[in-house]
Amino acid sequence: MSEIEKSVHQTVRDAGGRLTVPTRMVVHLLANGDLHLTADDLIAEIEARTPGIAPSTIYRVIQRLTELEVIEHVHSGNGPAFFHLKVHGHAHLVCNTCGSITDIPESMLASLSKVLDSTYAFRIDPHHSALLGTCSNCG
Amino acid sequence: MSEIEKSVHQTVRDAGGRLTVPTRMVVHLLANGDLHLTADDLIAEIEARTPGIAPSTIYRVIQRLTELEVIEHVHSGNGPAFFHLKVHGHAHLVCNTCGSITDIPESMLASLSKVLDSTYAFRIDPHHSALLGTCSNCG
DNA sequence: GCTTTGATGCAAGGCGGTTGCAAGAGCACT
DNA sequence: AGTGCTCTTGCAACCGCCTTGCATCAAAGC
Repeated sequence: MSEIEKSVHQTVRDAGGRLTVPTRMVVHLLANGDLHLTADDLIAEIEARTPGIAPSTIYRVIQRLTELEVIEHVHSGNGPAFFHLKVHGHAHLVCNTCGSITDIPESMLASLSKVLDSTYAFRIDPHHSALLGTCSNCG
Repeated sequence: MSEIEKSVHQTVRDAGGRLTVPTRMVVHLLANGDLHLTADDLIAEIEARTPGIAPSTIYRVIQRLTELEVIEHVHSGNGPAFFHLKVHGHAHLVCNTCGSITDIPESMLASLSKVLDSTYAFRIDPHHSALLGTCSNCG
């Protein structure tokens, strides 16, 4: 088990939460698998490994981990949100045509962020919504 | 009736579309009322003025006007999308806390847009998704 | 191992749309 | 004004993505 998983487990315990099977599986998948999984991806992966876990349970695990600020969700236009561990924090580009996700360093948004803060006193949360557009393959 | 409305009417006709009552109402509201209306806002406004028009009709009007590139929708995180006439094109800041919408000139995204294009060959569509964050009142 | 309390499974419900179909109504043409 | 073609509408059912109420279960502390 990775250090990241251990630290997440500790966070859950510290908050009075319990390390149940569904919680461990969600954390494991987000720490070791594809870093951009939708709720449906998680549900399918978990059903494949351990059948019988209810979708609503996985949604609730996601909710709890989000409240604990362990994971965060990213809105990507029409489709479902996707999730990743907060330690992997970065901004995202999502292609409207093929749906591909590109990670970009947060630093790329630094100057825009500064301008918006000084002009409108608005502080953007660059993780929370992807930037939509057209990727190189679909251009 | 404003020049903008007339020009939209012409666009609809030129495409073989018909200027029905629901279509005229949607265009009128977006040209003269609040410039950031959700589908529900439009449904409620139209129901108040002319009862009996089906919600699905309004969704279909919105679809058609979007295909004609007369209006565009903006995703704003968890909530519903909102719409505006394309002639009023600009980017948007949406507050996660209070939901307020702030218009910003597209030019503010020019340098980010250039960097993303040259680094990732990704062309962002700054209208299609709002930038989420926290506004001055909720900070 | 017992108890406490958080977590789960199930099924129903909700929001934000979308869609199939038969009936209705613009618009062009006469 | 009437005719007819085709686009548009209303209705109701449906869909994707979640959320919630409730009775049951099980993790963690004792």
